[in-house]
Amino acid sequence: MSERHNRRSPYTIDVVLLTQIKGQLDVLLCRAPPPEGREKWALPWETPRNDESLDGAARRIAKAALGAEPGWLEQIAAFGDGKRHPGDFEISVAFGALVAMGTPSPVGGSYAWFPLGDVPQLFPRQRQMLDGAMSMVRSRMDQEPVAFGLLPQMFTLTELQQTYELLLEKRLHKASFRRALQAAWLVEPIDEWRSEGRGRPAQLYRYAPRKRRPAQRGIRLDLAAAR
Amino acid sequence: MSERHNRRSPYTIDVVLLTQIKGQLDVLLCRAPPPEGREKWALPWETPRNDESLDGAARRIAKAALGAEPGWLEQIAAFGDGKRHPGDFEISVAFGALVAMGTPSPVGGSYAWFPLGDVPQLFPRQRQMLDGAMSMVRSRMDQEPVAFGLLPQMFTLTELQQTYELLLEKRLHKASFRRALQAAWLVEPIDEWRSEGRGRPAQLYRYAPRKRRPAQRGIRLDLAAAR
DNA sequence: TCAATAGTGTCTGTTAGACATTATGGA
DNA sequence: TCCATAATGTCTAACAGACACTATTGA
Repeated sequence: MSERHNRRSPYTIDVVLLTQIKGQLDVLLCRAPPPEGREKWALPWETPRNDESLDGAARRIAKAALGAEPGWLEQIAAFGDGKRHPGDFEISVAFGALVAMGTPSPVGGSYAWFPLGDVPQLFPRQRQMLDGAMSMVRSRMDQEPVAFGLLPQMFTLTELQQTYELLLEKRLHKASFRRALQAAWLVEPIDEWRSEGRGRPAQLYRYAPRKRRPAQRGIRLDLAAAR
Repeated sequence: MSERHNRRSPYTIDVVLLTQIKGQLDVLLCRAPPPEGREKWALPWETPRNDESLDGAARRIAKAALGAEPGWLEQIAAFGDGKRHPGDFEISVAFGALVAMGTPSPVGGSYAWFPLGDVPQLFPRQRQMLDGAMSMVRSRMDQEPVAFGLLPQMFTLTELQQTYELLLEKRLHKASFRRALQAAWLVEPIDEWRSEGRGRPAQLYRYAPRKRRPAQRGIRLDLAAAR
C-alpha cells in the first residue's frame, strides 16, 4: 500500500450540534475528547475513516455523540488559518446540525449541552466554527425551512413561531406569521390539542411541506443593503 | 523540524473565478496545470504554503491566474468524497471569486474564460465546486450586494439590472428595480453619461453604499417553502 | 422624421403589521 | 367569575408590478 492511502486523514471533521432547550439555543460539547488536561470542552470531532464521505463522517460523529442522527446536517466551511484545535491538524471541516428539541440527551457521560450565551472557552478554531454555524443556519432560513429541524414531530404554532424568533433573533407578528405559514403550505394540523397551563389549548401541527410554484413577488433589494 | 510541519499541505485550494462577458457568466479555466495529457481544463488550484491562511492562499492563486486581485472572494466549502481532482489530494477547499467585467484578461497563455453554458468536462470534484460557487453566489445575493463585484467602477443602471438578472436568472421590472435601488442607498450618480449606439445616453453610477437601519418589513416565509 | 433607449409618474392589487374580537380552557 | 392563551377577522399603509408617458440621442 502506498503511504498516501494508508495514512490517517490529514484533517478533522468537527460537528456543531444545536438544539433548543427552554427557549434557548444550546450546543453540544464534549469534555476534552483526546487526553487533554483540566476542565476543557470541545466540539465533537474525529478524523474521517478511509473512503468515507465528508457528510458520512459528520453523520457518524454526530450519532456517536448524540445517540441518534440529527434531522438536518450541512457543511459550514473548512477552517484552519493557524488557529488552535484540540487535534493538531492543519485544517478542519466543520458541519452544523440541528437536533429536535426533546431528543433524549447523552445523559451524564462526557457530553453536555451549553446555552449559546454561556459557552465555555473553546479552542479558537472551534469558536469560529460555532459562530459560522449560527450564521450559516440563519442564512439558510430563507432558502429552506430549517426551523423544523429543531422541533419534534408534533408542535404548536406558538412553538414554531418561537423557534423562528430564536433563529431570526427578532419578534414576529402572530397573525402575519400564521398567514405566511398558510401561504407556504409547510404544516398540516393534526387532530390533537395540547393544554399548556392556563388558556385555551393549542392545536398540534406537523411538518408536511407541499410543492409550490416559487414565490412570484418581491425583489427585496433592501436586504442586500449596506450594513 | 518535525515531519508534520515540514511536509506540503495535504489539501488543495481551488478557485472559481467568475466574470461577466457579453451578457453571460464565464469561469476562468487553466489548461492542465500539472503535467496532464491531452486537452484538459481545470480550475486554478495549488497547495497552500506554510502558515498561509486559507483566504490568503486563495487570493494568491487568484492573482496568479488573473494578474489582478478579484474584488470579492469567499469560501464555498471543502470537497472530497473520493471525487477525482487534478491533484491526488483527499480534500480541496474551494473559493468563489468575482472579477469586474472588463478587467484585462490573461490573454493567450494557458488560461481562458468559458461561458457557463459551455464549460468543458472538468474533474468531477471541480465540477462540484463550480456548481457550488453558483449556488453560493446566488444565495449570498440577498445578504450582501454581490452584483457589484462583477461590474467596473462606473456602470449604468441598465448594466446593473442586467447583472442582477444574470445572477437571479429572471427578468426584473425596470421601475421597481430602480425604486428598490434608491431605497437601498447602494449607488450614487456621477456627472458622466455614456451613449450606447442609438437612444438617450445613460447616466453613470458608482457603488457607494450608505449605512441604513435594517429593513423593517417582510417575513418572507414563502421563500422558505418546499421545492 | 423615426427608432431606440433612458428615466419617471401614476394606478392597482397584494400584503405586512396593527388592532380588535371571539374561543376555550384553568384557577 | 376572571385570567390567560389560542385563533381569526378587519383595517391601513406600504409596495411590487404594470402601464404610460416624457426625454434625449443616432440614423
